[in-house]
Amino acid sequence: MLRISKLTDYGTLILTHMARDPARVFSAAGLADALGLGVPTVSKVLKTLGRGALVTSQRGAQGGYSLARPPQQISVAEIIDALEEHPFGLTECSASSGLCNMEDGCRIRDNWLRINKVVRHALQDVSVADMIQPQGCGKGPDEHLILGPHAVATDKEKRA
Amino acid sequence: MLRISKLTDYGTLILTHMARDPARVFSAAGLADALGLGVPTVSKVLKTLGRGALVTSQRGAQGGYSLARPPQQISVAEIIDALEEHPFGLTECSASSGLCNMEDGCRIRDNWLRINKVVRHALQDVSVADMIQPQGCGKGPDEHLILGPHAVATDKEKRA
DNA sequence: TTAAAGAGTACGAAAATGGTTCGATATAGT
DNA sequence: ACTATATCGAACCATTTTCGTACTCTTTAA
Repeated sequence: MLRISKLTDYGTLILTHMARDPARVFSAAGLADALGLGVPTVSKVLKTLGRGALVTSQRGAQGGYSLARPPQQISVAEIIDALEEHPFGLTECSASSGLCNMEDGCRIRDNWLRINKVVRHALQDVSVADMIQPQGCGKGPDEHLILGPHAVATDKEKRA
Repeated sequence: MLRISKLTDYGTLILTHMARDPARVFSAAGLADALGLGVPTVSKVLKTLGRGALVTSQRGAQGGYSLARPPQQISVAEIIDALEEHPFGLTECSASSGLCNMEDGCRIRDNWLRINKVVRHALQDVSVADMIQPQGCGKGPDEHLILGPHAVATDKEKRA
C-alpha cells in the first residue's frame, strides 16, 4: 500500500524524541511513557535500531539507549533500512532481481529502479534533526503539489 | 514495507503493454495471455483502472479496454491512486488526519507530509509513455526525473 | 546481593493482500 | 431474435504479513 509499517513510524517518533536531548540516556520505559506507546513495543523498536547502529544500548541499572550519532547524521532512509523487513524497493523485482516471470524484455524494471533512486534520495535528504524543527506553516516554493489540504511546503535549506 | 501492492504492479504492466498500441482495444483475456497473468486478476485490475478513468471499457462482443488518454498523460502516481486502497501517504497520519494519539505537538507529521510530496512528485513525473522507452537512449527521462524542476536539492553532506 | 534494565524468543489476533467464483448485463454477428 | 462474447459487480476464502504483548534470561550499577 505504499506505506511504511507502524514500527518504522514508531522508530521515527522515538529517534525524534531522543534527538531533542541528544546526549541523554533514555530508558525504554521512559520513552514509552513519553510517547504513549507500550513498553514492549518501544523496546522492540529500540533493539532493532540498535542492530542498525542508530542507537547504542547500555545494559544494567541506570542503563538505556542513546543516539549513536548526532541527529543530523541519521536519515529517514536509514530508519527505514533498519526497521523494514525487505530491502528497499517499491516493487518486488526492483528490490531483488531474478524473480520476475518475464525478466528480459521487461524494461519496466529499469524504470522502477530509477523511481526507487529518486524516492530513496528524498528519504536520505531528511535527517532526524530536520524532523524536530517546526515547519513554516503554508509557505514555500512547492505549494502547487497535490497532497492534501495540510500539505506544508518547506525548504530543506533551513538546515545548517 | 514501503512497497506497492502486486495489483498496482500489474496495473503498470498492463498499461505499459497497452501503451505500445494506444488506439487498440484489448480484451482482458488477451492481456492476461500476453503478460502471463490470470484472467480474473487482469480483469479486476482493469475494472479498477476504469474507475480511475485511466482506461475506458467497451462491453459486449469485440469489446475490451483501451487507454482513456495518451500514454504521455498517464502517470505512475495516477496508477497508484487508482489501485491502492488508501489515500496516498507514507504514514497513517499523513494520509488522513485526526488519528494520531498525540496530535498536537507532533511536528513529525508536517515533515512526513513534506516527504510525501517529494515522493509523490517523483511518481508524477514518470508517465506510462516513459516506461516503454528503453533506458540508455541519451535523453531518456533520467535527467528529467532526477534534475526535474521540483527535484530535491540532492547534494547535502552525504551521510551513510 | 539485589534490583533495574536490556536481549531474545515466541505467540495470538488482526489486517491486508491475492486470487477466484458466480451471476448479471451489454453488444456484435448471424 | 438468438447466441457467443466480454465486461461489471459483488462476495468469498486462503495466505501472508504485521502488530502488540508476554515471558524468560543476561547484564550491570548501587
